[in-house]
Parts: sequence; structure tokens; C-alpha cells
Amino acid sequence: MKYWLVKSEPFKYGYHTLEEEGRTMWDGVRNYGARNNLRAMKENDLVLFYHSREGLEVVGVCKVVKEFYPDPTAEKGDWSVVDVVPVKRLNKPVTLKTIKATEELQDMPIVKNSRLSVMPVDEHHFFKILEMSETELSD
DNA sequence: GCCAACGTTGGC
DNA sequence: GCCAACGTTGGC
Repeated sequence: MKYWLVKSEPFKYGYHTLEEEGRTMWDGVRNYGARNNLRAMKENDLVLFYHSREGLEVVGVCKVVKEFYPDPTAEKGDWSVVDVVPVKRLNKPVTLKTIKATEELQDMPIVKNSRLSVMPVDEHHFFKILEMSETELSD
């Protein structure tokens, strides 16, 4: 089991949109690093959902339900998508500001590389963020 | 809205 | 295959 973080602009596709739709194809990734991370995702991996540009906070957790396959929205190039479903909205969103202020989260790529839209998250970072959000997954 | 950081493109 | 120019992302 691995853990990830994906970014989305909430005015384009927010966590609320995922909750409304119940499931989505994570399309539109056009960056090789991000794509390779998508391809490394396995079914049942858990993914933090982060709102970029507006909000600037981790708002929820989702889960990979289908491993990578070709991105049907790509007109050319070798791009991939995965399918995800919402798992749980965080009780308290964890802001980027808070992440940056938390010593043990300094190694997260989001702190150093603001442009990567799909990134791996260490297990202990993942659970630290859940703890900070006062959210339990086991239900 | 600005601009830093990062990626991509294309001339050589 | 280097690197300058350009484009995009996303924090501020």
C-alpha cells in the first residue's frame, strides 16, 4: 500500500465535485513526473486531495479503484489516468502553511516543488496529516 | 497580478 | 546534446 497526493484547482474540480460524482477519472496530467507517479499507483492506494490556487489545503482522502490506463482526453502523447473514489473529507483541512510550519513534513515534495501535481507521500507523513486533520479513516 | 521555479522546445 | 527562450503552474 502506497500513499499519494494529488492537486486540483477547486474551481475546476474540487473535492466536493468528486463527492458529488462518486468516482472520477483523474485525467489531464501532462507532466512526465506526475504521469509516472500516476502509473505507480495501485488499486486501494490512498490519496490526499489538495486544493491548489484557492484554498491551498489538503481537504480530503480518496482511493485508487482502477490502475492506470490511457488518457482518452490526450490528443497525442503517452499519457495516463487512474480512477479514484472519495473516501473521507477531512474534519479540519490541513493548509500548506501548516505543512510548511511542521518540522517533520519538510520532506514532502509539495513543500519544495510546488509544481508537481501528483506526488508520493511517505506513510508517516500521510498519517501525520490525518492526525493533524483530526480525521480517522477506520469507519 | 506578479514572478519564481520548473518543464519543454528548438536552434545550433 | 547543450542551453537560451519560452510557456505553465501555483504560491504569494
